[in-house]
Formats: sequence, C-alpha cells, structure tokens
Amino acid sequence: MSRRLPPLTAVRAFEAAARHLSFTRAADELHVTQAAISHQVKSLETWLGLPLFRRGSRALFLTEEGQSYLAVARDCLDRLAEGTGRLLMRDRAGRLTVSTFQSFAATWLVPRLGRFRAAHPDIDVWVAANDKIVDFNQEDVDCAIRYGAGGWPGVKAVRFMTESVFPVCSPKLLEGAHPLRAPQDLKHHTLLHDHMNEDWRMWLLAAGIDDVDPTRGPSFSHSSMVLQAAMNGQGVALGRSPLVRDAIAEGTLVQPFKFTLNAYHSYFFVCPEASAERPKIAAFRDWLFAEAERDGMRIKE
DNA sequence: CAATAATACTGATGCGTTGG
DNA sequence: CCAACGCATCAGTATTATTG
Repeated sequence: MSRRLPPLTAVRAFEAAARHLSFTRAADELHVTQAAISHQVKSLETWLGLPLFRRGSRALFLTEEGQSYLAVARDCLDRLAEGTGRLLMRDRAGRLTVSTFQSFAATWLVPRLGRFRAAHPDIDVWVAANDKIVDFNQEDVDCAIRYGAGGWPGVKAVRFMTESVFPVCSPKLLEGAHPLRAPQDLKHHTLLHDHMNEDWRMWLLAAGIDDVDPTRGPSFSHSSMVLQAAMNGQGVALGRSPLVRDAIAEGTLVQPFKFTLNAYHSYFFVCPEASAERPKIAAFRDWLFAEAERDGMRIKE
C-alpha cells in the first residue's frame, strides 16, 4: 500500500495548536518554542495547499478545513499513542491473553489453569473465549489455542494434542427400558448435536450403524451446552476426549461403549512468529504441553 | 507595554549517492 | 560493504511586526 502521509511532526504541532487555539500553549505542551509551532503549522499548510487557521489579532481560529482535519488528526494521534502504549506495556505487564474457543476454555483450559497460576504467580492469564479466528495484528491477544488442520499463514502453530470422539451420556441411560450397552442401542435414544453436524454421521458410519438417523435430535451452539444436556440425561452426546475427560473421571458422564473414532483435526498452540520465544508465552506453551502430556493426549510432531 | 504570530537565520542531523 | 560527501530537512533562537 502506498500512503500519502503529511509530515507527522507538523500534524502533531497542528493538533496541539488547534486544541489550545494558541501556538504558544501548544509550544509549552510540546516543549518547543512558539516559533517552532508556527513553522510546523505553516509547513503543513503549505504541504496541504490550504489554510488550517485564520490568524486574528491575538487570536487563532480554525478554518472549516482545519476543523475537520483536527478531528482526523486527533483520532489518529490518540490511536497511535494507545497502540504504542500497549506495545510497550505488553512485555512488562504480567498479563497473558489467551484466545480459544468457548467449549475448550470451559471444559479443559479453565479447570487446569490453577496449576499454571501456582507455577507462575507473576503471570495473570486472561482467557478470551470466542469462536472466531484471532487476528494478532488487530487484537490484543498474545496466543491462542485452535482446533483444526493447521497450516495457517503468518503464525507459528504447534500441534500439541489430538482427540478421539465417542458417545457419552449420563449414567442413568445405562439403565431403564433401553439400556445403552452397544452402538445398536442408540436408535432408542436422543442424539445431541453441536454445530459440527457431521460428527454423528461420521461416527455412526465408522461404527457400522446404519439404522440410526444422524440428523435427528436437538442442536446447541457450543459443545459445553451439549455436554450439559447429556449430563442431565437428555440424550447422548458425541464427546471429544479432552472435553469430557474430567466429567468421566467425576462420574457425571460415562462412555457406554468402547468404540472411538480418531478425530481428523488436532489442537494447536498458535502465536505470532515473532513472539514465540517471549518468556511468558513460552511459559504458557510449555505448561499447556505438559498438561496435555499429563492427560496422555500429547502428540509431538 | 505586553502578548502574540511571522520572518530570518543557524546549527545539527538524516539520507542518498558515489567511489574505493 | 563502507566511508565520505553534499544536500535537504528539522528544530531551534533571535528578532521583527502587529495589535489591544
């Protein structure tokens, strides 16, 4: 992109002068002489080819163009100041912002975060749960955990955890008129879906079950809601091993039969190429990988 | 007179080119 | 690749002009 930018010190001088409506006060603010401000403003006006101020006797007025240019200049300078401040604060401040999708945050990351806090009490982790891909250039996010196939451009992405997919349900469903004991029994139960609508179809296909309609049953926008519904005995959910691990250990969910499907995609740790070795980011990454290891789901490239 | 902007001028720094 | 040169730009001071 080719930009046509005015001399930036001149813009800065103009903005201060316009705000104060005085070259002298602007000079005080910027710690230069009044003449320097006069110079700068003049040069900006010359560069633009139009007057920004009307000089009155002992008074300064903005022209109409100056008025609207002030709004633009002020906005740009504010944003530049803010962005610069953030950039400089980023490493000093002990805050680490991690973006990940809601289900993973709620069922896997947050329950384990206490251990990170214990190991790194100086780093405050901020979890930003949202399901859209983060743009590190636009948002104030240090790193992210994403699910997918990898190969994203312009970022460092390390595959660290895989998963398997299998049905889970409340232990209540193991009893009753149609106890869930084998995949064939699914036809007597309600299937619960998340937005990955293909999952049940794939699983049933892999399990060789053809008399269960993979499209029926309620659908939820997040896996954590699906799991909640399953815990309440509303039906059978397809569980992703990292997300249901804890619930199974606690006994709120059970895996009624052994057959599992290995997921096609994996979990990735993602951060900007340039900041991969920054201490707090590396610390979080190492901890994350160790947690996956602990769960026995760590994979290494 | 006091406050203000404009003008003239100056020294320092930055930047692109050039030649070894 | 690097040092040297020269020009352009920048930021400043001193001074002048204007005006209530």
